[in-house]
Amino acid sequence: MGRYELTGEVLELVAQRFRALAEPARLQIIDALRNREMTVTELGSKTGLGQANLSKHLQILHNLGFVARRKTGLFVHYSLADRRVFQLCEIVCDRIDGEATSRRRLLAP
Amino acid sequence: MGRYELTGEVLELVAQRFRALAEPARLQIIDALRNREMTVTELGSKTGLGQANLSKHLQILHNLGFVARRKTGLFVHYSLADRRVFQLCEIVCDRIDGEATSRRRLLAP
DNA sequence: CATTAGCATCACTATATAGCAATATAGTGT
DNA sequence: ACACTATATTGCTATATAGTGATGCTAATG
Repeated sequence: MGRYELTGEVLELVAQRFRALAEPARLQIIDALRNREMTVTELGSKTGLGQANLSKHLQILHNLGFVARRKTGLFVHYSLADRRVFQLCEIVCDRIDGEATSRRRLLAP
Repeated sequence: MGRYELTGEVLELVAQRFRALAEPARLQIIDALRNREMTVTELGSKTGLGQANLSKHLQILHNLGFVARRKTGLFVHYSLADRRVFQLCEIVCDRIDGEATSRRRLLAP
């Protein structure tokens, strides 16, 4: 949008990216990778997600370029490939924050 | 994220917002409202969405505070309630653009 | 009051996907 | 070659939701 044209194909691509972030489990993974890369096992114990489930989420995030993988021996280390996700989350959190604030104003003006 | 804590509840709220944008039809609606408010019928002919379907999408966008409604007689006019959506879309489009560019570089270095 | 127009809602079907258990694959050490 | 470990993949079930047609609701009009 803005300088971009929103043809049907682009709409689908954009929606796909948002869909990747539309899942608490994946947001949790992204947050876990905020400060350092982690192996799948580490992510598992940090997020509490099952191994197969976690692996699928990581595939999705990887296919869309949100995370990068680095394999060393048996381990696969995942890291953030694009820190702009945090910009996205910030904007959304600001919105939620703002809504909560104005709701509070309604209740206790 | 960032200055926000990502408890389970917040994760769900954030994911909910992204989910609202994870649908081409709703992105199309938001894009249609970029320059001016529109009635449901106008949105229908602009987007090609069925009336019932369109109405449901508008409820979702309205419940989450993305659009505002204004009723005059028989008509309900919808407008954007928060133009920060475009910031979100811009960031995502930039990402897609960047991926396309680097893919091209790989094929024809 | 009856009719019509614009929108919302309901009931339903079809599709997508999160989560889980089981199995497969690949690297490591014995 | 064998056993073990870390991930990936597959097959499945359960749930969510996009789309559609029918129906409901409300406001304008005759």
